[in-house]
Amino acid sequence: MSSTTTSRRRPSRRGELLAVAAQLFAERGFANVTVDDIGAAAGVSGPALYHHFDGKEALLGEMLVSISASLLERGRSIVEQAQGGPALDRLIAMHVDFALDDRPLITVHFRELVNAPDADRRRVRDLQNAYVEIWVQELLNAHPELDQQVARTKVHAAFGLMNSTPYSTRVRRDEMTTILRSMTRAALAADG
Amino acid sequence: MSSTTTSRRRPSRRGELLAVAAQLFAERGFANVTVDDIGAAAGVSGPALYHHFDGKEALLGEMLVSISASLLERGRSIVEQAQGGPALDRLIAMHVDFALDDRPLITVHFRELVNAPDADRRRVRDLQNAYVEIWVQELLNAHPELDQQVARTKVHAAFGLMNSTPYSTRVRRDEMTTILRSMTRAALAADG
DNA sequence: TAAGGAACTTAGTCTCTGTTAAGGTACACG
DNA sequence: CGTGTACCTTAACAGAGACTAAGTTCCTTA
Repeated sequence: MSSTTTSRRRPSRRGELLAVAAQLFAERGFANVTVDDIGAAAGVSGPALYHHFDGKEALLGEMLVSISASLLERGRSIVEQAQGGPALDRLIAMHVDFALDDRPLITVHFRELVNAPDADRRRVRDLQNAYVEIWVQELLNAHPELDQQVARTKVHAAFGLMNSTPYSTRVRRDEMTTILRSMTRAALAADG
Repeated sequence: MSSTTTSRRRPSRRGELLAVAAQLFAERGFANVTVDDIGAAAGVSGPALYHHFDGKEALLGEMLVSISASLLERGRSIVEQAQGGPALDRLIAMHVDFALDDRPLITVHFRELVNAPDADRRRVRDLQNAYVEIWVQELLNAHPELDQQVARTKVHAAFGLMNSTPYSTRVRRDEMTTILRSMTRAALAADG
């Protein structure tokens, strides 16, 4: 019985639903997207969603948890690879790439969290906090004179900066990368 | 017999509704706040809202338009007062103050726009664009070597930075002011 | 003081939409 | 083959909540 619940034959329908839902939520907002919309965009019909998720909110919840978990994982991996050396620049590069690769996810992530089930929301907050702490540690390494709360505030501000990608669509991607990286570095290095 | 504050002119019921709605929307999200919730928070009962607004969405729309208009007005006033001189620092100071004074409004402003009526949403976009252009002009004055699209991107990123205030609540307000101002200045001055 | 009306109340109504019910079809597997 | 199971369909249900209707109070004003 090696047939795990995660079907190996069909890897796509579930992921397809998550993908199209992210797109739709980003465009119209969670409340303005019906389950029929999601189904139609994935080539199935409304209630088919319930064969893959507990419901519309659960789908959103899973989406948000998965983003947060992925971000945290990448952050940890970077710090690990740096082996105690400075990793802030790499964190910045990674987060900027993420923000440019997945603009719809960014949008949904900080707009629709209020609509996720309580349990998922708490989980997302925990993951986000862990991710923030990674950044705070690295920022404190680079600037030991900083107070911890101040460092946390600066990290949040840096996230706001990098996550502004959905609002700028008219600049080439590589140029966006350069701009956002240098702005973030400068902002974090500012003497506050 | 409770002689309310409505002794002579009615100063506030309408504004009261806008204020409590902003608070509730920021906390729970537009879709998770009922008309009865808004009424109750304002000391009246649900449908009373319809004596002041065309509906729940219209209330949200008016709220967002009013924020955007107020921001634009303040921006224009600053540039006017500067009389051609550099005004970027004043814009930064103003926007940071706004972001710290009205965190609920900030939250609602960039989270619930998708839920506003089409006409209001377009109006908000126009006002936002005008506000952005003020900043772009000032940024180009300070850094004439910048490409216009790049400048626009940097302005959006700066907004993201300053608008991160809802996520940081554990630092004294005056310290927040200092941090956000210096970060924004540094980010906008970064060579990108 | 009577009229008018603004502001509010309670008691519905009605639509939207998430969710469930009750099957169908294809394919793996004994 | 038959049988179970995963996946999907359409049809119906049910609840929530935005909005309307109709009546009340009270202030303003002539």
